[in-house]
Amino acid sequence: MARAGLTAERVTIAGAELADEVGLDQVTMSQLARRLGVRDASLYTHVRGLEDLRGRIALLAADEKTIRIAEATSGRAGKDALVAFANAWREYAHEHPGRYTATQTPIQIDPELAAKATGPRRAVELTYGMLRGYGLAEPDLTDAVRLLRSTFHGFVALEAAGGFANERSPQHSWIRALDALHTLLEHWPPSREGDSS
Amino acid sequence: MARAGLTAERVTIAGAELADEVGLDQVTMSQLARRLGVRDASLYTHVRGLEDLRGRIALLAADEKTIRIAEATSGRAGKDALVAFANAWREYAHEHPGRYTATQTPIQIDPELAAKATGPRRAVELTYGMLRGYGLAEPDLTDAVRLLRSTFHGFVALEAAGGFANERSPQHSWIRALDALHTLLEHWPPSREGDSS
DNA sequence: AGTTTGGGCCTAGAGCCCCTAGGAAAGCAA
DNA sequence: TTGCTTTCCTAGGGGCTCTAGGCCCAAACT
Repeated sequence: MARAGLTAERVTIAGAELADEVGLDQVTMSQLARRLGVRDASLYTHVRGLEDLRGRIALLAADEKTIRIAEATSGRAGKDALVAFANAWREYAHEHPGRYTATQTPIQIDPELAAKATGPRRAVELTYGMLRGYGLAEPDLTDAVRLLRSTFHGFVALEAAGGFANERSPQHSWIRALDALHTLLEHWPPSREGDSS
Repeated sequence: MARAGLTAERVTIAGAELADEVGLDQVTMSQLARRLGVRDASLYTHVRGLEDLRGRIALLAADEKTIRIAEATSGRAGKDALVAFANAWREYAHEHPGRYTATQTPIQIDPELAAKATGPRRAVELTYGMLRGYGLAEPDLTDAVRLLRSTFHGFVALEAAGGFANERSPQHSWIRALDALHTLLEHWPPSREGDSS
């Protein structure tokens, strides 16, 4: 019997492709094995199981998305960087819906594997770097990063879930949202220390 | 054989409870049947299948969340209303993680059932109403509504996925995010018509 | 009261999925 | 060539979804 030449990485990539085509929760060991021309039991030599596979897809997606964003924002600053960052994020989610969904799941993964994953960490660093130009200091910086990530993620998630029923094009709302976030970052409200409302 | 007295509504509620306890994707027909003291095949009298059950849970959650928000914002205006709205949203997500996840799935449901679901529609109306005080006009109003919903949803989604690794408490970031959104709504940037950047 | 009818719940079973155990053969090293 | 490692295989257990068909309870009708 000729060998299929599989490896954990190849299995993960095939899983990611399948996820983008049919949706992450339709990705099944059997179906993936079928696509790879192999019996399903054979996959377990490369991947610990379905849960592990999903974790690997999530890590792959995080890395890819981070690289996209890094390339898009490289050499830019201010609003340019903000728009490039946000568009790279959204475009990745549109192009790879299955991979993107994988990034939303609480990551419970092999620690040795997680150590190799530079994606998530670098993504956060990139966001901080992008905000450097707005002159925010901690803890406002962290708050701003979280606000941006929430908005970006929330927008594409709602968009994917069909949450924008109004006839106005999401693209318009997206551009306006970026305008709004930019002006917000420029006029970040001072924190009222001691106010516990 | 004594009857269990099931109905579509009771099955849905039990499914929602199960989802909150073990996670939406762990909700299975068999497990739900077990909890209800019934054979799994018996559930199909009340619910078309797993997909249908999830849709019903999503609708239930949307209704409940809408009611929560309506109660919280009733009689409030301006920033008071914004904060009450957002907190009600987030608290519902915290208290009912399984139900909340259900609302994120693209709704593909029995049209007759969807017609009975006033939740989603009213939620949007509530959001528009809350923004009335900020003096925005269409299409800015729709854009602002989408921005708010994106941020609220994105924040709780990232929070649930363990996306906030920094040691700063999410609660602090949340409060600051609401501050920021409030000032943003007060200084909503004018749209530059004809600008196609 | 007896009978009919509708519907809730059942058993049986097909088909798919995840995963483990153990065997065979391909590729690599000595 | 011989032996070792690793990939892939077959076999099989157990869980899940969903359909088909039957039984029996309860309300409605005569």
